[in-house]
Formats: sequence, structure tokens, C-alpha cells
Amino acid sequence: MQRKIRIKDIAEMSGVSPGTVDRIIHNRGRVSEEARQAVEEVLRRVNYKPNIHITGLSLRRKYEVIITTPDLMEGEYWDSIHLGIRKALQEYENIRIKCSVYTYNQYDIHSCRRVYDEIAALDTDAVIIGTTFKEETLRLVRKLEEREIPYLFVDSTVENTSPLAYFTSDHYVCGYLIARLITSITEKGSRIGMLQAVRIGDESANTSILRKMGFADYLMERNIPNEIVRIPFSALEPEKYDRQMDLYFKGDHAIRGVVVLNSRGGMLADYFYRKSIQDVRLICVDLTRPNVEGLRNGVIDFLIGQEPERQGFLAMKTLLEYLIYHGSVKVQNYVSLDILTRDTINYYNRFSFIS
Amino acid sequence: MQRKIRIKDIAEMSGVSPGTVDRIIHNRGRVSEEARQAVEEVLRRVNYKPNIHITGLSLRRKYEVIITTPDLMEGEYWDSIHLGIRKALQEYENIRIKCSVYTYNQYDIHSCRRVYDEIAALDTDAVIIGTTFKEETLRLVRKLEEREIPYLFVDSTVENTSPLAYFTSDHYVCGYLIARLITSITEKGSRIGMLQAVRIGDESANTSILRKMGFADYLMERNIPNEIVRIPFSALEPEKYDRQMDLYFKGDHAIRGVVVLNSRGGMLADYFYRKSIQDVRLICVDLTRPNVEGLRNGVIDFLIGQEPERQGFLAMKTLLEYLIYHGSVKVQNYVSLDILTRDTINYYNRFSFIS
DNA sequence: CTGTTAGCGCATTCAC
DNA sequence: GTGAATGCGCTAACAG
Repeated sequence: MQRKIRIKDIAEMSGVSPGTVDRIIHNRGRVSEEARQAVEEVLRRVNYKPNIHITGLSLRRKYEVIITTPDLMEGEYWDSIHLGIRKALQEYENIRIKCSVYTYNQYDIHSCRRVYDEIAALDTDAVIIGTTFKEETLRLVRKLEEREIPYLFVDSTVENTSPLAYFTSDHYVCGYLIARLITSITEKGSRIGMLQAVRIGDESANTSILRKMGFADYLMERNIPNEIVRIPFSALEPEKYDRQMDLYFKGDHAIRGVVVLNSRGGMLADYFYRKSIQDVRLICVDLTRPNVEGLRNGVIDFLIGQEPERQGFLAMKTLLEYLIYHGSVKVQNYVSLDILTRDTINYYNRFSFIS
Repeated sequence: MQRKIRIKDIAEMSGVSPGTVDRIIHNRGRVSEEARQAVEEVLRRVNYKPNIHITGLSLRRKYEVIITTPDLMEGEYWDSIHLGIRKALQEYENIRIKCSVYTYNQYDIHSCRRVYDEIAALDTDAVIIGTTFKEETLRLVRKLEEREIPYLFVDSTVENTSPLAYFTSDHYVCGYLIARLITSITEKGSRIGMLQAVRIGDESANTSILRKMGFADYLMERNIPNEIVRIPFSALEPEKYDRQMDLYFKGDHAIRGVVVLNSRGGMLADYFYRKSIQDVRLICVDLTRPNVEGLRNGVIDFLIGQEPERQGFLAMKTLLEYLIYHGSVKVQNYVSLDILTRDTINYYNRFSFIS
């Protein structure tokens, strides 16, 4: 473990002053060709990494970042993303950064557009977007691109955009995985239910579509003959839920497993719990409160987590480094898909370690 | 998001000078009762957290820490723990800390004792111990306790010791989980094999014992009638491996699932792969290279990870904070148990985000 | 006992 | 194009 290389060291090694090294590293111009050559030669030899905490300390500049996601419910998906963002800010507390949060109702496209329009009119150094409505997102990023404001996506990405980076799980693989799991914990050839949210005029739900594709491909690739029963439910009319489910699970239904490829599985878990339905395996996505409860109750067999905290953390960390050092950034970033059972859920606290 | 509270702010708020605040926070004495009251009142109101990077900067003190674990193989369990430790040091690079690493042969108790004796004679601020041999560990920590040198455990803890903190997965739950998984992916009542390492004179392997307990308890609690077949293998004589396994898996063996509660499952996976045995479900522990390969090949169905990087990271982070601020420390710290499949293994990179 | 102030390290930046 | 000055928040030495 040798001592860390400082700018001063590089300056000495290449026979110039620290100021010159700084200007070369940051392309601030006003250096002689001679000096540039000498310094670049040294830079190639040593692995210089600036101390970001000190950079923050000596940086006069203040940054402003806008974050926009659907409204938060405490402890749930989007809140976890914000938590990750806050953790990143905490970790880089020496960097002066001002964050403004704009949320909207994820079930109301007008609310989204209103907020996005507001954002598009603001002056900011960057925007972190928790993607939901595809078309609205496109509209927003076009305006940002015009003004050369960098933006990042969390949760999912959108085609035909050029984000600085995006942080998501691989939704296709998520579906693929769920197919593997449900078929391996149900008897061969069992009937499998798939819950489908009935929505109104929402073209997005891109994540669910990808998951469905992965799910279908797994079954197809393996010639798995299980019958897949699509079970529609209306997220907007919870009072009808029981009646809708009764259609499928009352009496001798022969469904041995159900998958819910969106985050709304908790209601079904609750239904199973109340009706004491125990012979149906259930797999859901995201650590919403009802989902976690279902997992703890033993109604949900596997819950798939997609590290929202880490998505937020990485997005903000990446952004900070970009704002400060303008380095090149890896655009596509997948977080992991975590398979949770009632045994492991209690230990799943991704962020206990950042504070 | 309001501005962070600084010592200076607290000083102003309580009408004293920063020096006084510092003296009160660090219990350096020489303060009037009056001043103490005023400052403590303010401290109660605001949530002051010092900026550790700056503390590191202004701290003159250098720390020395010893880390001892079994020998490392690149990319494997213990190496990952060291990786986590290095990440923590990187993250707190402003703190002047010197780490010395002492490793020993984990299959040779004499090698362990030799190294521990060496450590016990050294002057150091703290020791991080990757536990293996129980008795040797006890011997070491007794000497450390005499000299009031704090120590931390990673991987597992040892009874009748007083570590500053320990970072492990819950090995009992790990076994419990594995029992749940294997019984849910094999047909009811299937014969289940359990690989047992035959060791010589090693009383430890505490982790395996705990896992076995969890495993057995799961089956017992549920009155699961599966027959468990203990399959011995000698880790020290790999050339005999095939013959040993042939006894159980050649011809019509009727074993439908196997669990390996230590990290040596990769050899069996390799055996299955070579012999094209595909009708046996396999669950293993730890991301060793052979295990990961077995998972990717589809021979291993589930691989359980126990976040070694995070264990190391947290241990070092906790230690640094303790050394600097002497705050109270949470002793028992469980990391999560990660369930991996061939779908998710490619996204499982716990530390992509720390650098 | 208290307030003041000089470091601390190092990336940045300003006066020359 | 240079090199010295600056700043961050905390610690600790020192003068009162």
C-alpha cells in the first residue's frame, strides 16, 4: 500500500507547478506543449485519482440538481430511490450541491406533464428522472437536450434518449427468473396464473412488458407446457378485488402458482391470507409494505427486489463525479435482482452500511 | 435539505466558542458547568454529525490496524473480505491508517497459531480477525483483551469473547433457508444428499455446524419426511473424489437433491457436469470460482452468497469510526444472505458502486 | 476555564 | 505559465 499520488507529486515528477498539472488534467488550457507532454507522460505512468472530498472542499462552485419521480410512500420503492440519493449526498458532503425534488401522481399523466413542464423551464446542472410515462419523459428530455442539460434515469430507461447514464435492473431477466422460479417450485405442468393490471390510457408500464417477455421466453425456450392463466384486476377499484379473484381461486381452481410482474402483488397476498389459500405458490416484485408482509406471512414464496436504494445512490454518485470531473461515464448500469424469502428478508437492508 | 450543522454553528447557538464545543463533545474537560449545559442543550436540539473526512484531515494521529485471515485466493471468499476492507480505506482516505495483513493456512492449525502469536506480540490499535480455528481465536483474543486492544470478527463470531463488533451472515438461517429451497424444488419426499467434509482434528467449522442445525430444524419443524443421506468427502484427497461420489450417484441413486453447507460444492458441481447428471438439484454456499461456474453451467440451482465484501467494508468502517470518535458500536451485525441463480449471478457485483 | 488561531492535506485559483 | 495563497471544518495548542 504505497502512498497516494498527489498533484504535487506529479508536478515534481514532471518538473512543472501544481497549477499547470491541474490545468492539464482539467483541460483548462494555457499550458505550453512542452509542459503538457511532460505531465501526460507522468500521468500515463502513475495512476492518479484525485481525492474527491478535497476537491469538494476546494471547489468554489455550487451545483444544482433536480430530481423527479412519482410521489413517495414512506419505505416503498420510490422512497428507497430517494434514500439512496440522500446517502450519496451525505457521503460526499463536502460537495456543495442543492437538490430540488419534484414529484407527481404516477397515475395521473397530467400531473406528470405539469411537473415536467415546470422542470423544463428551470435552470439546473442536471436532472435525475425516475421514469414512468414514456411519452412525457421523451418530451422532457428533448427540452433538456436542447439546453444541453444532462439527465439520468433510474428504475428504467426509455428508447431514443441519450441519458448520461441509467440505473435499472434487467427487467427482461427479472421475468425470465420468475418463470424459472415458479416452474421449479410448482409441480410440472401446473397451471400458472399471471396477474395483469388493467390500466386506462397508460402506454408505459414498460417494465412489466419487458418482464412479461422474459417470462414468456423462458417457457418457450424450454417447451414448458404449463398453462398460463391471465388474471385481470383493476388497481383503481380495490373494492372489486375479492370478487375478481374469487373467479379464479374459489373452489377447485387448479392454479398452483401465481406471478405478479408489477409491484402490486401485495393485494393478492392479502387475499390469499384472508382466504387461507395455501396451496398456491406466489412470486412478486418489489419490497412494498404489503409484499413484505405477504412474504413474512408465508403467502409469498419469493419476492424479487431491485435495489432501489442502490439505483438512487449510484445515479447521484455518478452524477457528482461527472459534474466535478467531466470524465466519461458508463451509460448502462444494471443493479442486481435480489431473490428474497421470508428467511432472508430480515437481513435485507442494503443501506445499513452507508450510515 | 438545510445546511449541515458545524461546530461553529453550535458555538454560536450556545454563545460559547468553537473550542469549548469541541472540548465538550470530546470530553476533554476544562469547561464550566454553565457552558456544558448550554452546549448540551443545543446538541440535543440539533443533530450534529462531524464531517469525518475533515476530522481525518485535521487529526494528527496515525492508526495502525492488523488484519488476519486465512490465505487468500484471488476473487474468492477471503479475498472479497479484504476487498471490502480496502474499499473502506479508500473511502476514508483522509484518515491516516496503516494496515498490516497476516494470513495463515486455514488447513493448518499450527500455521494459525504461529501467526496469532506473532500478532499478539505486536503493538497495534485494533485487530480484525477472520475467524476460523475457535480455540486459537480464543487464545489470541485473551491476550488482546489483557492489553485492551479492540478486535472485530468477520465471517463468524466465537462464544465467550467480547469483540467490538462482528459481521457475519446468520449461518443458522442459512441452513434453514437451504432446507426450504431444496425441499421446494424437489419432489415431496425426495431423498436429499448432504455433502460432509471429512476433516482431521479441526473442531471449528463452526459455520457448518450452525448451518446444519438450521437445516435439520427446518425439516423437523415441518415434519418433512425426506431422507437425508450424508455423503462424506475428503477435501484433502481430491483424486478420490470421483470414486467417492460414484458410490452415491452412479446408476439409480434416487437422490433428487444435494446441499453443500460449506463452500466446497464446486467439486460436486464439476462432477455432475462431467457425468452429465442433470436430475439432481444442487444448492451450494459462497461465490467461489467453481461454485459460480457450476451455477452458470446450470448444475447448481441456487448459490447462497454472504456478502463478504460488505462484511469487510463494514468491519473497517466501524473500526475507523470507533477509533476516531469512540462512539458506541453495535456489536452484532448480520449481512444479508443472497440467493443467486444463473440468471442473477451476472448482476451480482456488490461493490461496483464503491469505485 | 475560555476564546483565538494555526495547522491539517491537497485541489483549485489568483495575482503576477 | 507559475507558484503562492485559499478554502473547507475540525483539532489542538496557546494565550489570556
